Order: sequence, then structure tokens, then C-alpha cells
Amino acid sequence: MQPFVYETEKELITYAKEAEGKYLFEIDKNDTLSNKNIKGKVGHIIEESYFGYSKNSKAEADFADLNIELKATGIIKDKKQQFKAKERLVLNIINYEKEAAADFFSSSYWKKNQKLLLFFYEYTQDDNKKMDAYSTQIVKVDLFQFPEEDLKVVKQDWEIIHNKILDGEAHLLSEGDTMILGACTKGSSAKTVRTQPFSEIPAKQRAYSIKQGYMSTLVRKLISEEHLISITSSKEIAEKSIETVLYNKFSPYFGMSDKEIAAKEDIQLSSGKARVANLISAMLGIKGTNLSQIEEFEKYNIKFKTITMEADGSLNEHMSFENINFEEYATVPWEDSSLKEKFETTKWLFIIFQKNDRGEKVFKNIKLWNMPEETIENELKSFYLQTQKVLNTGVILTKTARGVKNNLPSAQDNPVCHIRPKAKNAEDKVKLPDGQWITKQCFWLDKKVLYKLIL
DNA sequence: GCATGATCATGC
DNA sequence: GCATGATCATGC
Repeated sequence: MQPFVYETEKELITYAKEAEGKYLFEIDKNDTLSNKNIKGKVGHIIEESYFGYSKNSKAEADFADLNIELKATGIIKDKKQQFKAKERLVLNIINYEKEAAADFFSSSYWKKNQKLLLFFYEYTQDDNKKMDAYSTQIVKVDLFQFPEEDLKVVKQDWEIIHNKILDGEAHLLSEGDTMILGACTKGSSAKTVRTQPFSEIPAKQRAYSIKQGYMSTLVRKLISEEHLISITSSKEIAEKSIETVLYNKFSPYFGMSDKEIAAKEDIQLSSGKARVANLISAMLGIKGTNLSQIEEFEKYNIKFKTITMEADGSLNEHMSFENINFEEYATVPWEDSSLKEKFETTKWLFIIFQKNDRGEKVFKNIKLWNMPEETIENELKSFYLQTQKVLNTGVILTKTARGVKNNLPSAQDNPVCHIRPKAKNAEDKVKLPDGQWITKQCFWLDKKVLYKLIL
């Protein structure tokens, strides 16, 4: 089939939009669907069968005359049955040598990706948890360009990446550096490296990407037609940084107890996990709003956590996270692990309280924190690998007077994180890959790490 | 007195 | 029923 040349943007979009609602099998002319091993199958089928050109990795956009790049991107439903982006949108690979000489508007990112023709498809799985390509449907087609305000943030992100290359620090690039435009690793393994112009140190191969959180806000606006509540503007974030914006919103409440904040904002102080969430939305001036409705929290993947300091400034407890999926830890390589992904991509908003001498919790400070790349590559990685090793050689469970202990990484083994129980009680168990049953365990972030952050 | 195994309470 | 934020509690 000869590729059809689209004279105008409108002509292209009109045709592209006709794909909305179609299933992949309706489009697939070359029976690509039955081929098990094509990565990026959806994009492949759309390019070849729907538009009739072969896949390429040119530096110019797919529809070069119109400067439009075609991208297929998955959406999935979260726990609340709400659509979100399945993953970040990966763009072109960064050639550190070439990119060094560019400015934003002559960069490989801008040249290729300033206009994106997005095909959103719903990602579904079969019984074996593999992608079910036959029931994959194209839900929405949209021509996307960053709105002017977000583009300011994107430009800053690009400058941050660019400056690291110029400083000979391409090997230190990390997802946490930027807000919307990321430099995500791309390659079959961590061993996929490239040269960089101002340092001898090989740098991991990375590609520009639009972060998952940003893609999710796009999905929620375009597809779910949700109205997200914004607490600031991209302009303000570009001028001040999100941490400063948040600090300015919260700082008037520093020194007040949780009860005083609730009284001032006239909200009920619940006793459970909604307690701090309710305080946060009230302090942000949008009381009653679920935090998942806040645009910036979704866009920049901000998750809050509470830290409670004792009156003397010490911390009694490590910080618990979600339960550990031992099956995943045992089988998924570190590079593909959800643990790595989680700490690379989440900005943690720590809401810091300190107990006073009456035992009341006084709001003290906030801190926006990404786990540093070197912590991820060192302590977090060794924690994961150690856990994996123990799981695959067999967990040793020993009955003691205090309960059942195990040889998974403890607080002694790693200064950053460890594994400890979190369950209804000791009998609330899960099956280990070796067939034994263990009290449910979760990931804990060490209070030594937290302590350094709140000083 | 602290590390670490255990468990409560809530909300979806 | 279960995941998760929060905290308890005791043997070493």
C-alpha cells in the first residue's frame, strides 16, 4: 500500500479520528496481531495498516510535512475504575553528543515531538496477564501540543537535562530532576550505555518522555472528561517551583495543632487515614476535595506521607509503604521492578508534625522529596537484590519468643529500607515463592533517611 | 531503650 | 475482605 500524503493537518486528523472506537483486529491488515513478539504492536499496526507506512526511527516526525509525530499510548483503569495512563510516553532517544550543541527549539525533542498525534488505546490483559491484543480498542485520538503554560515547565525541564549533559553529568540524569519532560532509561538493560561529550563516564541510554502523571491528567481530561482542580498555575510553577508554591500555601499553618487547623478551616477531624488528607485539602483552600482530584498532585505524581516527630525531635517509627508482592520481587529483574519505578517517579510530600508536651500534633513543616538517584542505584537496588536472593534460595522462618522471624533484609542490613510485618495479625499470611507461608510484610523506609530530611 | 515482630483502625 | 496508615509492645 502506498502511503497517502496528507496535505493538511485537518485532513490527517479527520482520517485519524475515524479510528476512534475501532478494535485493533479491525485495523490490522498484515496479521501483526498474531505475532507474539512485537514490542509496540499497537503503534506498529496503526502505522503500517492504518496509515500505510513502515516503521522508522527517523529524526524527523512521522508525518514530516506536517511536523506531526504519531504515538500510540495505553490507558488502564485504576482501583477506582478510573482511567489513567498505563505508563509514561517515551519519545526519542537522546544523543548526548548532538543534543549538547542544541538549544530548546533546535533540540531533537522539539524537532520531532512538538505536535503529537496520540492514539489512546485501552490496555487489557488475558487470563495469563499478557496483553490481550484482540480486545484492544482505540478509545481516543487527539492532536496534542503542550499548552503554552505547560511548555514553560517543559522548557525548564529540557534545560535541566541539557545542563547536566553540558556539565559532563549525563550519567547522573534522573527522572526526579524534572517535572513533565523526563529523561527515562531506555534499553534492554542497565548496560545499554552511550558516550557523552564532556565526560569519559558512559551514561545510561535515555529517551525523552512525557511523565506518566502528566499523561494521566491528559487521559482524565480528554477521555473521562473530568474536571480537575488546580491549586496553582503552570506559570507560577515555572517561576517559583512546586515546592515553593506548596510551602507558601502551608506555611501559614505551621505551629498550629491539627485540631486548631480543623477549627480554623471549619472541618471535621476524622480519626482515620482521611485525617491528614482532609487537613491538606483544607489548607490548600479546597476543603472537601479528594486529593486525587488535584491536578498538580496527579500531573507531578505527588503523594503525601505523614511524619510525626516526638517532642524532643526524634522519630519513633520508620515509614511503612505497601505490602510486598513476593512473587514480583522473586521474578522481576531490578531494572523492571515496580519498586525502582516507584521511587524514580514519585515526589513525596512529607507533612511533618511534632508532638508537643500535651501530646498534640503540631504542624511543623513540609518537605517535597524524591529519592536521590544514587540512593536508588545503591541502597534500594541492593535491598531489592538481597530480597530477591533470599526469596530464591529459600526464606528461613524461625520461631522465637517474640513471634516468627525471617532472614529478609532487616533494618540492620540496609540503612535506607527494610522489610517488616504489616498484617491484621501474625496469622494473616501470604504464600512465598518457595511455598512457605509468611505473615504479610511491607516495605519500610528507614527513619534515618527521614531524620536527615526534616533537620 | 531499641529493634523488630505484631496489631489496630479505617476506608474502599 | 483486604490494603494501608499508624502505632504498640516486649525480649534482648
